[in-house]
Amino acid sequence: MPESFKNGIVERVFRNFLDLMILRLVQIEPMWGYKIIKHVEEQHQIRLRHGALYPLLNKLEKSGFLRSKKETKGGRIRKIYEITSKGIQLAEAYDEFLRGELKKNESTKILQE
Amino acid sequence: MPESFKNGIVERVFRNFLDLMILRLVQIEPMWGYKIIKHVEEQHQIRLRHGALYPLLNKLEKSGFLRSKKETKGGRIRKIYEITSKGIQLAEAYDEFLRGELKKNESTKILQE
DNA sequence: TGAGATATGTCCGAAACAGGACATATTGTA
DNA sequence: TACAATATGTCCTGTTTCGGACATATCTCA
Repeated sequence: MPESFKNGIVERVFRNFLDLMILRLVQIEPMWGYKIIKHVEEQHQIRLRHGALYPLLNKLEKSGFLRSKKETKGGRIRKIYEITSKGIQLAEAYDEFLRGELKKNESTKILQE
Repeated sequence: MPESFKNGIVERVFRNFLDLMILRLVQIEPMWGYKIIKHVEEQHQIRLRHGALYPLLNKLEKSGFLRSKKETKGGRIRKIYEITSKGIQLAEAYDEFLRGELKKNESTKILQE
């Protein structure tokens, strides 16, 4: 039961915060769309639809959260995305919120023990 | 700029994870719907519509994540919600995910420094 | 040569969702 | 006595979103 909860949560986070998940992923290691899909599939057992991902990547680049450079690997074109300083700011804001939320619950747990 | 990012994120979290936000709030201190609205307004400057909250509270109770007891305070009926053990399990799963996500980015920051 | 993998892109219809309106009842205060 | 606050509830409608389909191109391996 507790494990199934976790799967559902991971799915929800990727559905609703896909942009932030991508920013954090790309912050750790610059990547192209196809690799992001495979990476998320492996790491979280979650199917990302490319029909949702590619438009989002383009949107994030237009908004200045990501920048891309094209690389040709054996005839195939890859658009490798990097996080920008604006993107880092957004990711940081998210982290700050998460840290704050966790802190709240840590103190609750101490009270309940 | 960085502050406005944070407001947007808090809003998004409350929109998409309202159930989990409620579970955590009620875990810290049992509350009734109206108080939850006022509390979130004060703490986060976010308007929660009761038309979304009350059906959700009922749904969370039906699903066994919350339990309620009725209290009459000066003629007005309050349904005070408490978290159940199942609710705690769900909140824990969420926390676990958040901790994992934060850990990932902590190591990235060290690499970038 | 044909299938599967790599790689990126658009588009449409159905389903989910949010915000505001509708609804009711009590209490306190101007 | 009428309005604001407390308190809980449903419902409809317009918008947003999502999954799947459509589209294209290259490479590798059987």
